[in-house]
Amino acid sequence: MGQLYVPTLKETPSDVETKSHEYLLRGGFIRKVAAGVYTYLPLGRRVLLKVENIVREEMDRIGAQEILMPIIQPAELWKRSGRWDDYGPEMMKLKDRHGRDFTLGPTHEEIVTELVKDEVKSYRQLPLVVYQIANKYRDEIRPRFGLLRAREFIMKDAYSFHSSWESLDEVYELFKKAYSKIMERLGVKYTIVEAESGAIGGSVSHEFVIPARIGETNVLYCDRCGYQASDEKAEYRGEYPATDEEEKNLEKVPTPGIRTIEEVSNFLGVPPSKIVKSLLYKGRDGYVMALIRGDLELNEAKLKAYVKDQSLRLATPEEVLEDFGVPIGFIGPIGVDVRKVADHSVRYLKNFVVGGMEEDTHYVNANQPRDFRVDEWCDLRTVVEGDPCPVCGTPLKATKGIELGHIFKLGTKYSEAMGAYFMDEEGRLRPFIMGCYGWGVSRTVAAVVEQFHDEDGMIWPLTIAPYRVVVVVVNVGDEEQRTMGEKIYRALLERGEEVVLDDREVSPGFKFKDADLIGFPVRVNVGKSLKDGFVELKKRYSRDVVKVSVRNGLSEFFEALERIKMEYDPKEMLR
RNA sequence: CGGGGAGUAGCUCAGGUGGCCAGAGCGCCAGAAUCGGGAUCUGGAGGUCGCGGGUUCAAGUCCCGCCUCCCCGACCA
Repeated sequence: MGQLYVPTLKETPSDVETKSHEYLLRGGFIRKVAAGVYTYLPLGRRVLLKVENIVREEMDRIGAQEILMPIIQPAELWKRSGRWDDYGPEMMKLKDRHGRDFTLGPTHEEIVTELVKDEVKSYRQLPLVVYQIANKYRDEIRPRFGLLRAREFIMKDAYSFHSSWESLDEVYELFKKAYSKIMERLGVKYTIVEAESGAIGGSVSHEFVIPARIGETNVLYCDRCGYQASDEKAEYRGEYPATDEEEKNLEKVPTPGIRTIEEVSNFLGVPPSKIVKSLLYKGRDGYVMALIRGDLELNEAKLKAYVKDQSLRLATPEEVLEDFGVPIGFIGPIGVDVRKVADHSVRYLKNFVVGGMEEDTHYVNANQPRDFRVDEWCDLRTVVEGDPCPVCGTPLKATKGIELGHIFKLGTKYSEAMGAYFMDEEGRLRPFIMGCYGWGVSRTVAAVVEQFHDEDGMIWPLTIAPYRVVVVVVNVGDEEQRTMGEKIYRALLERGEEVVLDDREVSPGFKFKDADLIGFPVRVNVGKSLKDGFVELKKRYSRDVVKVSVRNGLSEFFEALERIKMEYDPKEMLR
């Protein structure tokens, strides 16, 4: 271990926020180069490679074929798919010496579609599934939490091409199984949730999430029927009963300086549930007004998905003032000529309050369709803990998690945009039906630490531990200990074990602390009990020490080690 | 991008009202003694005080500009 490049840190760097970040840094696995950009040191690299290999094996097993696509991608392809603007600010863009635009690939749908388009011409060649494990670049608004949200990261991305939806469904299921298998091999606790497809596009989507306090995916789940969905996707299917309240006369009232729902509610003495929130969004095709009951939260992801425009964003106060002549806070649906999309919660509301479309005024007793027309009705409501499960009606529960895998049924979005067609049985040209499947490889490293650690450091599962065994020579001044340590080390190496020998001339405590921080699953202490012919074996997460005799050779030791490895399961410590 | 904070030794940080203030602990190097939970002692190396400009006899310290990093909000593997 003296030779190993593992610069461990006793003190916590000041800018870490999460345990995985702290321990990976302190344990000498990674070092930061810039915000969201890291170097992997030998231990980090080893873990990364192990995760990669698990993912690779499971991909190969379902017939996906590994390829490698370029990181640098010409803008032209992205303009053709329409995502140069949609993905826009998140892309790391650059120009070559001739001034041509390029991007460091945030994902590879464009490249792969372009590739297959030129090579695959017949339904006979389908389905085709390819994948790669490569660096991805996303200029995140705010990189955070070390490897969990980096700007340069390693992802496995797979793409499938089909001649029929049935074939896509089959492959989609294969990926679902493969991803579950990866989770199982990592030995982590995980859940599969229904998800929104976001900027990738497409219809059906699932996320593979591991629960964690610092997770950024909010998961809603039902104890009773097993429904699980991300908060971006979770549907609201509750009832909005009609009332027999009579429609009163529309009235414009002065509301000086009263802008927020809360202020309006207090000022007019009306509950938030009788106010309709009007939000102006700006997208590719101009303005969209979204309407929802005042006591509910609008789910932007649902709105984007509904209008099929990922570039949609809330209009700025300046834009609203300029284009509508009204400060935000007073905008409303009456007398405004924009596309209006309303949440179902607005449907049977009677005599509600909306903005007056004039500074310092609101309308009271508004009613639709009498006073304004809603163009489309849909579900825009953010589902929260306690809302009814859309499947069985039981109140939902909420938790947070880290998204490791995300699979999508894309359909023909990219193939149509990129003009990628094949010829079917009847000799007709048809666009490929596609699926895409991502797995955050570098994020997995951090997520596993997030799930398995204690106050002393990381606790690696055997499957991805940088080394499985550390042999600690407690007192290197003791000739006998040193000799036995080396003997055991060499014997383990010969048996193909991934092992390191810690014979550094530092105090025993120092070596124990390092071993715990790094999280070797099994520690072998060659210490004072060697006098009586024993060495000790210890699982990282357990206090128990097993003494085995090495007086008559190492066979007893090997047996004990195998037994410990069989039993080893960091999930034991999760309770 | 908006709001808040920070850049001084490899790491964690002190000094900040201008001048005998270039500092501590840890780490590193040499040595001593020691060896079951980051021990101890002695000696030593190590800094463009983020960068650029300005004010001043004198600037980590005051002023201006810039850069980087971190935290809180909208994005995603």
